[in-house]
Amino acid sequence: MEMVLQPRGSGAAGASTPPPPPRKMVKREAEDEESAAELRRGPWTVDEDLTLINYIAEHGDGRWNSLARAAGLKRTGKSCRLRWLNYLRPDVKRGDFTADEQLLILDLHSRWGNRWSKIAAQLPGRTDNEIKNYWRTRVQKHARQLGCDVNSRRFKDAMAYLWMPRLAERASQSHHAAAPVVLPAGINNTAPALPCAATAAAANCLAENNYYEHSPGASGSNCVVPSSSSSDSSLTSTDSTAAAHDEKSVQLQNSNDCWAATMQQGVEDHDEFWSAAAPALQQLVINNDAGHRQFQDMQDLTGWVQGFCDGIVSDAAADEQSLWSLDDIWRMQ
DNA sequence: AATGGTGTCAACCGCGACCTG
DNA sequence: TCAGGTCGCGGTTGACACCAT
Repeated sequence: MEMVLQPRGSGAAGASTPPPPPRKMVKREAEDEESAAELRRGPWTVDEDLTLINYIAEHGDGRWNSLARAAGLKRTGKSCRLRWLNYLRPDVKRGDFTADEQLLILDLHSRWGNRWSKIAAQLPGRTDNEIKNYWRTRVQKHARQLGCDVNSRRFKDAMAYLWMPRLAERASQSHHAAAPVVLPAGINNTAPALPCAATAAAANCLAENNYYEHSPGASGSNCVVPSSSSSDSSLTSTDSTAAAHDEKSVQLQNSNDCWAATMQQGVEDHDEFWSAAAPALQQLVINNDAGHRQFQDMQDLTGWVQGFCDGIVSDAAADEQSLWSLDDIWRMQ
């Protein structure tokens, strides 16, 4: 079994750079050195890595405590398991997350929260630790920059209306001519005609991340976008009967219809998708401006999406009043 | 060049669930 | 049934790299 140690920062996969020298021992590790019989802690050395790799190659993994003893490693089973799963496993993918992966993480996190291992299971080669770190360093950083909590409605709006479309666009560009990417089973419930997993994920998130579920007066009948709890076919279903009782709801429903129609058609191209979606978004803002405020905090949403609408609908220079332009969001990434 | 601030990420910790004798 | 061992998950820590001043 041939394996090549791939130290961090060594560039593209397959690069044959020598492993880095062992890092300095951490404080507690140095203390432990006095008694060699103690279990080792801290950074793994190349020798330890090789020992673990060779042992697993020969005997397989599992039973980590006994494995650690049998392999002669002065490490806990936990430590061995972590080292193997997060770093030494041959199928661990290295390098930055692709736009597709980022989009999937954002989408899955909106559904499952901090279920890192569950999310990691949908991203082959990525570990829960890696995804957790990505969330804590990148995503939470953006939330801080925006001056809001990562779990706040405000940040979720910014993510869905600004960040995810940009990621979808980038992802689409990266594999525009490639074969369609299929989302993992149970993840995507939209029409399979959507050509881009990233676009589908963004669309799913827009449709399903419960923006309005918690808003005053919000229900299945007057949600701009149906929530995930309504049904699996929420992207295309509307409750016209209930909406008919509420003129305000009808106006919002119209914008929803645009989303639904867009999704139903299974648009062929992401540009078409977003240009079709943008009027709905614009309509959402217009409705709000006209005083048909459906929810108390709609004004907040208007502010966040205004820049996006200005850019994508009219292609005009961003209004000075806009809180965010596309460039702002692009720079955030 | 030195220093301080910040970001990244490998590794550790605590806890609960599960397994086994 | 129960107690001890093991595993896996999510949260946290700390070393190091990088950048700005």
